[in-house]
Amino acid sequence: MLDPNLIREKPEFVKEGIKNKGSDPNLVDKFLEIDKKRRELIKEIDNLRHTRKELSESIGKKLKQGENVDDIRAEVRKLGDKIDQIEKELEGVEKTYKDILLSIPNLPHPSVPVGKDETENLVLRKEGRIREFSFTPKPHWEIAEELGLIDFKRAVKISGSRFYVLTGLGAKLERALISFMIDYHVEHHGYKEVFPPFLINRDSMIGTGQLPKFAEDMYKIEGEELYLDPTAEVPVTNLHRDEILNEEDLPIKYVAYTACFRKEAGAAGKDTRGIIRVHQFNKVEMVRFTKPEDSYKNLYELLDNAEDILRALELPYQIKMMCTGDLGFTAAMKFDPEVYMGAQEKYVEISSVSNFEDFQARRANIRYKTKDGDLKFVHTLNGSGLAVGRTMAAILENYQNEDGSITIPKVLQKYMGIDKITRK
RNA sequence: GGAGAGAUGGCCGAGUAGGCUGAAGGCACUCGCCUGCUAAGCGAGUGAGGGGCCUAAAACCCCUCCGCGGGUUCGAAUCCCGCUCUCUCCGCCA
Repeated sequence: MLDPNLIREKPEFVKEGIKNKGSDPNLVDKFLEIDKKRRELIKEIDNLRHTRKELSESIGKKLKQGENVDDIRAEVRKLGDKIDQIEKELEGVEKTYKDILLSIPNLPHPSVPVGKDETENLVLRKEGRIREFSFTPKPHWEIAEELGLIDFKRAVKISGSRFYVLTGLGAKLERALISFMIDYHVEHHGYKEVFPPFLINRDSMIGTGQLPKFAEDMYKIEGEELYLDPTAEVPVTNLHRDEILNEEDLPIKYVAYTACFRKEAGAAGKDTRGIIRVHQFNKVEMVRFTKPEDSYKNLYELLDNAEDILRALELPYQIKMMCTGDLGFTAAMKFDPEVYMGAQEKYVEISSVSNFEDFQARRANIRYKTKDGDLKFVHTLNGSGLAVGRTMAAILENYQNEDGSITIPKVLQKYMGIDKITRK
């Protein structure tokens, strides 16, 4: 949610930002119109209420003195009817006002390159060494089946397409990755570990911006106002919804593992093989609450934290900076680390690191008290560290050997208890 | 799932025969005073949201808020109805 005052005072500036994001700048005009109406009605109601209050009180006094109050009573009653009528009108206006405000995207940071879609994102840098194979490397889904790590067929039986079953050392590798990532962020980067619920209510979904606009992307529990967690960003950011934090506690840093559930509507035919695009996957997510003036410093730290995992696993990757058109609804700036898939010879998004500034904080009403006693909205940020399934896919493709075995990355060996996965 | 109790400000906690109660008291916090230091003590202050005024901020004025939503009434923290959540007991259960 944007600051309503900003829209009132700098409508052209806001329109420009919205346009660069690929949204309709007309929303600003619609907002200004309803905003004006809203304030007119509020003013009118406040005045009427004020009169009613005074008359009501005078009735009390007159009654005590034994005076007749029938006339005033009738008058106030009429006043009340009028207030009811305007209140009803205001109710409708407020709803529209809120709807528009919630559907306006966050503005891009001025330094974000303007671009229409993902084709105009910038590759900032490439890191790590891409391995040269002396044989033809196999895609991860082939290796996984050959080594008995993933069962695609049976997943279809129990759930459907875009699901997979991890088996044996595949399941263990997934668990090892989750533990390794969380431990690393806790021990080296100072995050506090959180294990939140996976079923999330509507207010929380609105707080982080998934609702009302993106309902079709999420799974909803039938007959209840509960949604399946699409990313730990939602439960973890909402940890502090409607709270006032202390300035000295900022920045607050959480790391959480959750399963993530997504409908992947509109992705038909995309990434149909393997475990790149599925309805359920595991992810370790980092979330930060910061003071406004520190949020960009925190964004770069967050990016570095995500990269640390890639470096520790010795996986080659590149960092993309998203252009305005690919920032998404909520972000002001966003970087996507992409891991290199050795067999498919392409980079695949494995993390996403964003600064939402005060956009989510306004929606979720997350504030902090400054030393001077002022209340201000915090800035919220998050970044995957990392998407677990895609990390496994990258390990399978980049660490495969000619005999069909997989070397376990050094940092995972103590979690796996072995240094290699071989064919039986 | 069944029975009962409750939901008030940052926290604790008063307040129901409806009328200056945004709300006593305490704690915490801030400022000042006092005091070898600390503790104690003394004095003052401290909710949020919205609207108006205004170039802007402060001040000031007004409205709303005692879990949420509705009703009764000239007037509701106080009365009535629905919902949500919390706690206790019972049942069930990983």
